[in-house]
Amino acid sequence: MQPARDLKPNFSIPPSSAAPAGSDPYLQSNVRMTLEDSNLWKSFHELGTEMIITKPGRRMFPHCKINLSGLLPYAKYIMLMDMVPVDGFRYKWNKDRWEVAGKAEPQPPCRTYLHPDSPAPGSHWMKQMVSFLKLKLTNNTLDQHGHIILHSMHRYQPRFHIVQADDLFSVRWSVFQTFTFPETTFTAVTAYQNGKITKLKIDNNPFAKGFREQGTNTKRQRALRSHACPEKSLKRLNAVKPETEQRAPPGTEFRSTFYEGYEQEQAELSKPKDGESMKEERYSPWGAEHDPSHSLRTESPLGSDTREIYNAEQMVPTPTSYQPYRFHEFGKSPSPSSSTASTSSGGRPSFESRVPDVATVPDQDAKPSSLEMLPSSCPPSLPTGHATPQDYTGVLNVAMAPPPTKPGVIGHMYNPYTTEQALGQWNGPPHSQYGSSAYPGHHLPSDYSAQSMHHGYHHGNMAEWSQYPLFSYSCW
DNA sequence: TCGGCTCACACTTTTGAATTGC
DNA sequence: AGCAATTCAAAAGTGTGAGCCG
Repeated sequence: MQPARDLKPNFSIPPSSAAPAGSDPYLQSNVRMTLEDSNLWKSFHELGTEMIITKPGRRMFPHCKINLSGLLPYAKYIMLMDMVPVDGFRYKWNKDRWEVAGKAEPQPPCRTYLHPDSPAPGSHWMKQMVSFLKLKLTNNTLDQHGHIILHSMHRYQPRFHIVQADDLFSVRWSVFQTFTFPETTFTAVTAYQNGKITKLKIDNNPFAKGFREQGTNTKRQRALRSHACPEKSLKRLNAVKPETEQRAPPGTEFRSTFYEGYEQEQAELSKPKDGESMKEERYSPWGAEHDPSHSLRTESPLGSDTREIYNAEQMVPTPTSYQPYRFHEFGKSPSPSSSTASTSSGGRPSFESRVPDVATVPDQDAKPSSLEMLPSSCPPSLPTGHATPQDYTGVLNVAMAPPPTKPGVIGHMYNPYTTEQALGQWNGPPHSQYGSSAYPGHHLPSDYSAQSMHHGYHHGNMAEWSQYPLFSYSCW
């Protein structure tokens, strides 16, 4: 376990932009997030975490579970989670390590998972662990169930967003605080590549108990079993079909959708790992990570054409005040003086967010200060002139998990925000009709586009617009 | 030919409705 | 009648590996 001081945010806030303590309680924030099962995550990370993605959707394992502190007990918060590409490459498993196989595929529509408890007061979030158990990953770009869409053989990192907002309607004017944990980085796969990961999963996932004893579930043995009990297999066969037929038709679930910008976070995520980390992970299967020719990404994985495809979907006015935070690679780069990171009592990595002087309703005029702090936030290793570390673009949809008391997709309808509410408020024009004029009043609290502009990257001639609207549309 | 993906399978845990006891 | 605890069947979540596909 790394000492607390080894953890630090990559994204520091210049003192000049920090709100004077006590000046405005609403803006004060000392939010701290810790990752549960951190050791388990690290175990996986050392081997090169793989997450199975399937068409119908697959849960993550390990699950994302976090602890929160520092929230205002009576203020309401919304908890979001999404996935961002770690880099711009597609990978392949070669013998015992991951290797770069080429450029990443164009990003699928990007969705954000909304924690079903949202919105809830800070006391609620702090009183117990916040689990994202129900989140599902899919490789089906046409997915209608609100799962988070990923590409197989690509690397991703989960992000957690805390938004102080009384309801979903207020999100777009609220302060986002984003947290990431490097050890949660994973490669999306449709079938396990690394046998060690398979074993680790089987050892730790109760659902995989049946596979713990090697060879207990081979095709041959299963055939023998079904031979011994053919009626059981038949019953199974009959039971499965109706289930698929009963699948709720598209449109019966709650799903709100919005776009968001990613440039800034991508700049953070795409930072090359420092040399120390490579030493520490010399047994890591992340082969590409260790290849100097691959460790620094110098161009976007997405061609401008691809970006424009996503850009065309929707745009929002440039926001200013979104402050993403993330850990450095855990166990590295001690920086006690500047660090706000700490380790919780359980030795878990945690990160204390310091919200700077962030306007609740970001002002366009705030752009310059926001831009100014970017260079100092970037580690020296970040390539200079890195105009678009990763021009990750996408559509950010909110997928609401069903509440605990209601099963399956129908559960979406029991969310505190009904379909009508959500759609009525958040839905933009149909997918094909997105245009800048649709969201004239957006003040998305995001620095994504700020960074985008800082780097001189404009989506075509849309300099004043981010292509990532918040809560823009629904796709079901 | 090969790498990646899909699917059905057996097994396990989780969920929630029904039942029971107080 | 109301509530909590218990039971149990159904649903959901696992990795596997053959077969399919490009």
